[in-house]
Order: sequence, then structure tokens, then C-alpha cells
Amino acid sequence: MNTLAEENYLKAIYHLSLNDLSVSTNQIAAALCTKAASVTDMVRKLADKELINYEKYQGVTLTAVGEKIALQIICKHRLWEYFLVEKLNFKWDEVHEMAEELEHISSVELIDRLDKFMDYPKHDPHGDPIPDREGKFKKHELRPIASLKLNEVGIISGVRDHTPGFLQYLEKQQLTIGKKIKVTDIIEYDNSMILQVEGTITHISREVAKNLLIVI
Amino acid sequence: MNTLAEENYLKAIYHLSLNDLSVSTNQIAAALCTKAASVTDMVRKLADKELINYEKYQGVTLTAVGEKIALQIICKHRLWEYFLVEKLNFKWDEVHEMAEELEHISSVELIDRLDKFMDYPKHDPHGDPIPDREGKFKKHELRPIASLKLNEVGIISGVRDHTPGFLQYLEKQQLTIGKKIKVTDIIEYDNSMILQVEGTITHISREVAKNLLIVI
DNA sequence: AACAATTTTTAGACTTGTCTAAAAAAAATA
DNA sequence: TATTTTTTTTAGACAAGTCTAAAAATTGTT
Repeated sequence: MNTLAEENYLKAIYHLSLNDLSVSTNQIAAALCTKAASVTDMVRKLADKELINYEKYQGVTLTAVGEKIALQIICKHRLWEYFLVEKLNFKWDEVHEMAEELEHISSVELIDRLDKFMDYPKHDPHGDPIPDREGKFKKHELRPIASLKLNEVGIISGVRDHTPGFLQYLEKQQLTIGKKIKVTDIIEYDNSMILQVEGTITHISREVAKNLLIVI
Repeated sequence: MNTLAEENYLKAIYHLSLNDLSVSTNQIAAALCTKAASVTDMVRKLADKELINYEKYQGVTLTAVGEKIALQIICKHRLWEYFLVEKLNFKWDEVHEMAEELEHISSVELIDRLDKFMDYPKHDPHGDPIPDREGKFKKHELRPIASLKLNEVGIISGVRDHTPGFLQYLEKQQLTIGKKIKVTDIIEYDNSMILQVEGTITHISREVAKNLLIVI
């Protein structure tokens, strides 16, 4: 098995890999609030275990094995988040830190039972897909609301920003997962948008429109 | 907050304190599968934090603060065990190791919600009492079946031995928490006992009779 | 192409928790 | 009481993971 620190590195590298093909030492250091020198050490260790590909000064990528482990941790994280929201009635902005601890509980049987207990959810409370035990999941095609044109419609299905502040704002505006929206106006001046959200009208900034994701 | 190792030491010292007033270095080492030298180091550290009372060569006792922390961990352990058995349908002999990890999840709010979700259970699946957030709980008076005389009755309410093997044996013999028993015979030769357990008849050894606890 | 700025790595140190081997204290025994 | 046995502590070492400061490599700029 891998240590807590190793698991956190693999997870961070996985998330960073979604934006860039290769992940730099500094990127990892920033993501984990640690120093570049520490990252170099750990990255060498993970490369020795063949969980990542690493060439000095060239950044890292996950190997197939490393990616699978990262996805297993992410699977656990998202299942626990679902549990916390659906069973224990936490709000979607409250669960991240707890899931950050729970994701490291090792028992596979526990995760299987938890999955069954919740009837095999496919998405966590923020709309992120929950991988299966093999790390497989269909990555649905989400687009930011900002990419919509006038009168286009969609269903809110995810967020690009997971910070509590953003999630609380969305909750207050009723901009939550599953809501149907329609773009009723786009303000040229600042690219802000007027949305119709199941009856009510909401005005969102360009910033929000970029971080709120929909399926059409 | 305390580290994982510190929490495990406090918990071990608490459990050992139930049998002895003062707990020795070797006892702790045995309980945690570590070496006496390691215990001496950690014990000095816990004494510095005023979680235990420690005089060289004299063994240790928990301070009020240390005991409270130990009981909070035990509370979490037992609540998680209850969850695993009652919600995820694990057997009572399968949950210890998982609870051993889950008990270190830090969120107090999580424990409050979990407690509420399960409607505030008072005992874990093995009959052990679940302390409240302040570490308080009524220690019910349990006695081993071995202490009963002919024709006396009781309700199975706890076990003194928590090993999977013993628990599996009890399960197979239907000797589970809540069952009403009556001593219908005591074999002089080996002090084994014949029990009537809700209709059926079971023969248990002296060894089992000492480790199976009842209330009258 | 040469210099400056940035990124990454190396070197050496520190903390936590562990270990072994040896010394010291306490307990048991004769 | 003296001696042996057991327990506990000390001393020194090690692995994991982190850090700072300095060196090396890469990238950017004129």
C-alpha cells in the first residue's frame, strides 16, 4: 500500500494532468502547499515505484498504474461526499475537508458496501463523475454557461470552481445541479448574462458563467 | 490536535487502565505491537502534553484531559462500528479494523450527524457502551455467564473477548447480544455449562462462559 | 548568442516515530 | 541481604517527509 503523502501526490498530479499534459514540480508544490524541493524528493520516490514517469527538469505524468490508484482515491472521495450530503444532510460546500480524510480509509469492501448502500450513484454532489473500482467513468461533455448564445438552454451539471464561497453563492441563487437554465440576455458591456432558472430570473457575471457547467 | 500515534497510545492506555490502576511500559508495548523503548519515548511526550501522569519506572495513568480524548476516540470507534453493522450490513466480527481507521477522522460535526443518523445508539454491536461527546456513559454492571448458578437467567449484553474467532463462534451458536439465556446444568467435571437460549439448548465451555457477559 | 530570470535539483538539516543494544533500576529469589 | 532476573530507560541510529539555502539547468529576453 501507499502512504498518505503518496496518495495525496498522485491525486494532485491526476487533477493537474487534466489541464496540462505534463505536470511541473512547482505546480505540484502549489497544489499541495509544500516546497519544490520536497516535491522533487517525492517525485523520485513515486517514479521508483513506477507510479509516475519522471525525467529531471521535464515534469511528470502518471503511469497507467499511478492513474488507477489516483482514480480509486477520487472514487472514494466522491462516494464519501455523496454519503455526507445525501445521508448526513451536509451542504455541498461543507464536505470537501471531511472527504479529504475519508478517502484514505483503505478497505475496499467498505467502499463496495457504501456504494451499494447509496444505490450506486454516478455523480458526487458537485456533479463530478464517480469512477468505478477500475477507475473507469464516462467523462460527460460539460461546457461553461459562458459558451452559450442567446436563448440557448442547458442543465446545470457541474462546477469548475469547488471553493465553499462559490458553492454557497450558487446555492443562494438556486443555481444547483439539475436545474434547467436558459440564456435570456447577454450584456455586451461586461459579458454578464441574464438566466431564466426554472421560472425565476438571475443575473450572473462572466466569472460565474465560466465556472458553472452545463449539458445541453 | 494529536497525531495518529498519540491517539493510539491514549486509547491503549485507557483500555489497559480498566484492568490495572497504573499501566506499565511493557503492557503498552504489547498492546501496540511496538518496543518498550518506543513506548518510553512516546510516554515522555504525552506526559509533556499533560495527557498522562508519568514517573520513571512507575508506569502511567491518564490525566482527566487524556482520558477525555481517549473516550472521544472510543466514542468514534463504536459509532462507526454501529454504522458498519446496522447500515452497511457487516458482521460484528468484521468491523474492528475499519473502525480502527475511521476513529481518527477528525470532524466533530461528522460524528454528531452520524450519531443522529443512527438515532443515538447507546451500545456498539458488541454491547460496549458508546460514550457521549464529553466522554460520559453509564457503565452497566455486566457479569460473565460463568458467575451464574444453576437455573439463573440473564440477557447477553457484552463480550470480554473481541477476536473474530470468538465472535464467529458465538454467532454460530446464536449467542448474540439481546438473547435471553438460562443455566439449565453445570457440569462439575470441567465447569462447562448447558444453556437454554430462547428455546434451543447449547453447551458452552468454562472458557466461553467467562468471556460472555450478561445483565440479570 | 549572451545575459537575466525562473525553475528545478542537490546538499544538508530537522521532526516524528520507530528500532537495537547497552546501561540502570526494580523486582524476584535464594 | 546478596544475587539473579526482569523491566525500563538511555544512547545512538534509521526511514519518511519536510524544510532552507545554494547550485545547476532551463527558459526568456534583448
